[in-house]
Amino acid sequence: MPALNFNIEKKIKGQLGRAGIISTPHGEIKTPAFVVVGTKATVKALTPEQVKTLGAQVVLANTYHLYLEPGDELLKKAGGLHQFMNWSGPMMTDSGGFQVFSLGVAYEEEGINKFLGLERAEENKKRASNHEKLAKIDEEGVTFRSHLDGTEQRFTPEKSMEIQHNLGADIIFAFDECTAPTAPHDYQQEAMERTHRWAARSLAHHRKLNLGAKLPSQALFGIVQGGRFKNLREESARTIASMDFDGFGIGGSFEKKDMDTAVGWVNAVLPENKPRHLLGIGEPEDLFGGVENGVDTFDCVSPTRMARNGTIQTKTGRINITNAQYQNDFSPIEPDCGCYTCGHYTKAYLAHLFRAKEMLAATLASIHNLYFSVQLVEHIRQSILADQFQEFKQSFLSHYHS
RNA sequence: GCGCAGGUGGCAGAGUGGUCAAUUGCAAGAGACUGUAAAUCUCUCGCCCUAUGGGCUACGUAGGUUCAAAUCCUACCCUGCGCA
Repeated sequence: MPALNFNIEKKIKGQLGRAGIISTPHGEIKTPAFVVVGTKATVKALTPEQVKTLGAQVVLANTYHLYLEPGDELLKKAGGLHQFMNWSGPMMTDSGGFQVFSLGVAYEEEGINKFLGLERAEENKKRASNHEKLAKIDEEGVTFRSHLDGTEQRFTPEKSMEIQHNLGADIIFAFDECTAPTAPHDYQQEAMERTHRWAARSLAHHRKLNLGAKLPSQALFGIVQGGRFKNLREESARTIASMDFDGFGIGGSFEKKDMDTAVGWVNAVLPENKPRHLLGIGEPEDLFGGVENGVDTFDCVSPTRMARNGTIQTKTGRINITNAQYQNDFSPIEPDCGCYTCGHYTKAYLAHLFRAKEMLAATLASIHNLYFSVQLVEHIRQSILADQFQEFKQSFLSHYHS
């Protein structure tokens, strides 16, 4: 019995994009879909009921964070992630590979982030100076220090699989290495090849663990790397595709403007009949680019993080709700928005909550921003089903950037 | 009325002869955030200008000492506490 089924309902004519349905032991995911991030077994500031009500189908949690706190053994005892956090729908867990990057190279060199960008580089440089590199990579795995208490820890592909099996998400990811966007071709290749070997080990260990496991079994996605190089991306896609994964993750770092193309290179190679997840993306423009280039699911912290920091999405672009002009604005963020926040509260109220540093600010803003992203991808799905993807894309983006 | 302490930028509060347009915190203004070390971080914050520099006005008020004062002296005004 397969751990997961994927049926394609409709394709975008002449492009890689498609609409479909992923079936998991905890329910269906209608794709394309925006996956809500709940790193530490909670979508920050929201209850699972709120997450569900705003339309989210899937939640993604993180292996690294949950391993450190409260520990995967405890989660196993609790009956798994679903039961522990009271989320009955489909779940994913990331493998912890990204933390190798964000705790390691991303802080070891100047201004490294998931994306290239001078401004960000400058900012990160300042932050980096206050931190020490916390992770070291070798062929077998990664040695790192806990950001919580400084204790030395070690992850290997096998360890990541064991933790993810204890967590019990429906879709889990192979242990990978995410490289810095500034890394040279040679290093990208080295890291990619290591990721491939780790992928094989992840898969082998996953099968071994599944043998002894009770149903329902978990689906494992292999992760494609290769940085921003076409030859590496294609090679990585071929290699990962040749292994018997249930689906794929596309990882790594990109130049913002080149992300769509890089994703296209990969998805042109990956088999059509398995789902593809674009890790850590994205913002509205990126969602269109990803779908168009064959991505089925996305996860991104941006809606919730921005919400907590007072930046709110609207159809005509982002606004900062703490700006002086909103203090006396007694209209909702968007009058035609269907979210709970817009249905009951004004911008003036949100502005007040943020200024007063009230917790409800984070909740109401997160509800709106997540609703915005989840519904945007849902609209993209509907537009594919209705053969109107390009029309919707152009219409949405022209308003968004106006 | 006498004694003591004190009056500093929107607020709190440093500074006690030059390196002070004045530390710091808060408030305020703006920006960033893409597999969450993020309810975080960055920048601005007296006025004006031909603006990595220059000018002006400022530390209760008015005088004074000094090359130089938020810092020292005198008077006055105000605030708090104590004593009458």
